[in-house]
Amino acid sequence: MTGAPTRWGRMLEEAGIRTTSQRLLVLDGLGRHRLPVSAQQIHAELHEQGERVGLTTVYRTLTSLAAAGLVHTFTQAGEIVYRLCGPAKHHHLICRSCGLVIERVEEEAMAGFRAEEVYGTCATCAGTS
Amino acid sequence: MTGAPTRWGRMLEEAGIRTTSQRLLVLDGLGRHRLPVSAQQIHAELHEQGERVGLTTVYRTLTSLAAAGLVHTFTQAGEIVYRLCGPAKHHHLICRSCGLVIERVEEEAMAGFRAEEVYGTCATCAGTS
DNA sequence: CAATGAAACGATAATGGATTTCATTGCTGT
DNA sequence: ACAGCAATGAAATCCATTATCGTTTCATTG
Ligand SMILES: [Zn+2]
Ligand SMILES: [Zn+2]
Ligand SMILES: [Zn+2]
Ligand SMILES: [Zn+2]
Repeated sequence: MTGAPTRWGRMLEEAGIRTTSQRLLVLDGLGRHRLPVSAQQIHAELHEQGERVGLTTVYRTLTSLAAAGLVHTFTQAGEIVYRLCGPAKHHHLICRSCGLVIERVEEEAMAGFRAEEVYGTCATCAGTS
Repeated sequence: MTGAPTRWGRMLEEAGIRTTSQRLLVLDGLGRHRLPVSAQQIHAELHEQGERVGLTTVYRTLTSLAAAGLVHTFTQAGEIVYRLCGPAKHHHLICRSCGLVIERVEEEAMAGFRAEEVYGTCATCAGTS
């Protein structure tokens, strides 16, 4: 794991997570998606791609990435999905219909309530009624 | 199941759901909570109370109540929770910390996004930081 | 009041996502 | 090279939810 200070490697390093080939693969898998994805999906894609990473390791990696704040997690149809988000502090608008996630930087307070995740319908999907 | 046109009985009738003793018990269990509760919790409480309602029936009842729009469902810690809500069209502010649910009637649109459920931190819990 | 059939019930089994266990493997520093 | 510790992954387990399927309830009909 020495040499090439790749984007993912730097990310892990800064988060205090030791770099391993499996973790790089998981990050790589995550990075290919704009929409949040499940651990199982990441695992399946890596497998298709010929990479052998245990499902357990995928779960563990995603959990520690989430704990470090590098990825954010949501719940969709009863399962946990993960998304590689930007570094700026933000909250989320998540479309229940198409899965789109919008990162929102502006503080959003309604009735003293601090919003963290807003589930609803995006403008596009609302038009498609 | 004849006679007494109770609050729950009327509710079921209006929703086109046949009234049964089990369904009344489930509604009664729900009605005792302001915070959303899980099917298992309802079932456990009914059991403690000496009532014998099958867990399957509790699940089925809650599902049909939700389909009829009488109860709204949320996800907390990986499980589905149910809440008897008011009749007015509304969306929800749900505190991740204390579970409080605020019914919001005002239309809330941010960037063309129609909010349905807003998860975050309520004013009280935000103060307790 | 007995017969009938549809709907509801509920014990049990099955499902499926997520976590735990534990033996093995691979770094890391001496 | 070696000890110590972290990481891995197959298998076992957990746990909420759903599916199965035989039984029960209940409104209707004759
Ligand atoms: Zn995010
Ligand atoms: Zn959408
Ligand atoms: Zn509601
Ligand atoms: Zn709160």
